[in-house]
Amino acid sequence: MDSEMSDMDPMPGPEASSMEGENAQLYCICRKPDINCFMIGCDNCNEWFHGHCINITEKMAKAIREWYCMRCRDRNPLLEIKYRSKKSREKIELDRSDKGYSTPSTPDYRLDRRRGSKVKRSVRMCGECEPCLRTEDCAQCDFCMDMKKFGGPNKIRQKCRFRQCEVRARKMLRVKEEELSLRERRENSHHRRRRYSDDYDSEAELYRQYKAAGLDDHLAWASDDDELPFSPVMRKKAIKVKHVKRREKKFDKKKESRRHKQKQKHKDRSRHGERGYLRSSGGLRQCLGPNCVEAARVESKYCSEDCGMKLAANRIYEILPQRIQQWQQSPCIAEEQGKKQLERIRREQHNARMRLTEMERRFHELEGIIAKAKQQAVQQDEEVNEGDSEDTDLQIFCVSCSHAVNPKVALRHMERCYAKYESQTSFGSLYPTRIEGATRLFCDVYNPQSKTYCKRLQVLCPEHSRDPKIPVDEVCGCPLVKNVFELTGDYCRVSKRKCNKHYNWEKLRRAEVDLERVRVWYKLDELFEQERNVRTAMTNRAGLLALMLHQTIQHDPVTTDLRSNKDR
DNA sequence: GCCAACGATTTA
DNA sequence: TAAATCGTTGGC
Repeated sequence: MDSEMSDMDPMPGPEASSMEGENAQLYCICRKPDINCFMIGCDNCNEWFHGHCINITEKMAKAIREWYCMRCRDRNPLLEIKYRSKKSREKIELDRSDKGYSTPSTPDYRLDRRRGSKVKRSVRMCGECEPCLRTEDCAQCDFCMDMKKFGGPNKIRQKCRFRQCEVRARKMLRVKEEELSLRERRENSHHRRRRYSDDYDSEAELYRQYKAAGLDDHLAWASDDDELPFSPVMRKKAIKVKHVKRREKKFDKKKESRRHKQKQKHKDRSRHGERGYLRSSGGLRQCLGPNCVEAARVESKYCSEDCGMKLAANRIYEILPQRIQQWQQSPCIAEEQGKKQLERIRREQHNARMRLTEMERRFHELEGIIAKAKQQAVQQDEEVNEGDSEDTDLQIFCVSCSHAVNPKVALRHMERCYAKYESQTSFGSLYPTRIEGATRLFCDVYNPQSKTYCKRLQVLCPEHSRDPKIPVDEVCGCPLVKNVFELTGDYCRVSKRKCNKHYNWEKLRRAEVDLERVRVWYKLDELFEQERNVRTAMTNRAGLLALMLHQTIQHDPVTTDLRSNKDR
């Protein structure tokens, strides 16, 4: 074992090799930086040794639980190499004696974890530095955010940046040294000299700054112009400082343009540079309300609803006038179509109103005719003779009850039959009819059981209005016509009770007029609805919301605007 | 040379 | 067997 030690004298303590860069670590008794071979670490001084330098194979190391280098064992005789079991120890002893070695040794770094050591070691972990000793992920860095346990996609698959070994992890995986030193400087300015991993929160904060400064494009906020400790420019500068001696002249245009692109990117994203700084400098974010210096509430950008409303109002004042101007300057096809529709609707409304007036006139005219007809005297003889001359053997069937009836009384029978069945059903709505200026249109009798208003025409409602009892001397009075439509000026003067030709003629005429009035009212209602829709559409088109949310951009000024088409 | 992505390997 | 993480690769 002395032979081992003889070479180890210049050893412990990390040294830098000039061969592989200034920071390359030297190991083992041979003081070489090579780590691409089997190595074993001392559980006391944590120095690493090449297996071939101290004659320990990987196989032998598997049986060792704790291993100490010769130097440590010399200094502290209490340190003793411990093995997993007697058998394996014997085996190792045998192996070693076969090869002429006197002392067993060597835990593989891979075995380190298996044998329960608290300090992990590997090619990428020295097991000594702060990051190696760290057991918890920061949950803030990009590597953590990538992890499934933090809800990430598991694409990067790298260890937390704050757990990347200071010595052996690849530099690109660590938190940048420059940033750490900058952070220290920052802490010094606050008279709070603490070691970089003294507390977990400060690391999280550090990383937030690190990200906010642009290392993570997705969350970049800070402006390039801000002199933040980790702004993208500073970061680039920091990286360059390391190589500046060697490559100052090599600085090519490509990198310059790349840097420029990044700068532009950040400028676009960080109009509120100061706010970004505030945001990145701590867990609290500043309220975005105008002139507000309070901290924003959790899960909100504002300290209060008031601030949010103020900002929204400011936006409206800023954007709306411009949009209104734009709107007024550009023609709008939909607007013109809307105007045309409105014109058409107005025309139709006018026509409907004219028709309604006409029907009202006819309504009163009819009432006048009926009143005049009632004044006629009954002519007894003619009526009897006319009735007797008809064929009494003919029979027709009632459309309601299917009974065979004499044609003379068929109209009367069917009318009564229909009234009987019709009055057994109701035809109502929850609301009474409210038509201004309309007289005697709907029945509108309230039914307390069904809580509805009857919607039959009043003149045709057998349910709520019974035909009045006809006096014996009442004349039929139906106006007589020739060629179907031409009024003769005469009236049927047969007794009303006996006239089968004009049974209930007043009722039918009234119903005819009322039905037409109802149709016109429906038409007017439909036109009102159409007008309302068109007006709503036109109002919304140039409304606050539409103007704020939509904007037509003419990307190509050369192309003719479709709206200026000749057809218009 | 940096970095994202991903296969491969180790570990719990 | 899933999670952790290391090494390699290809694009930029």
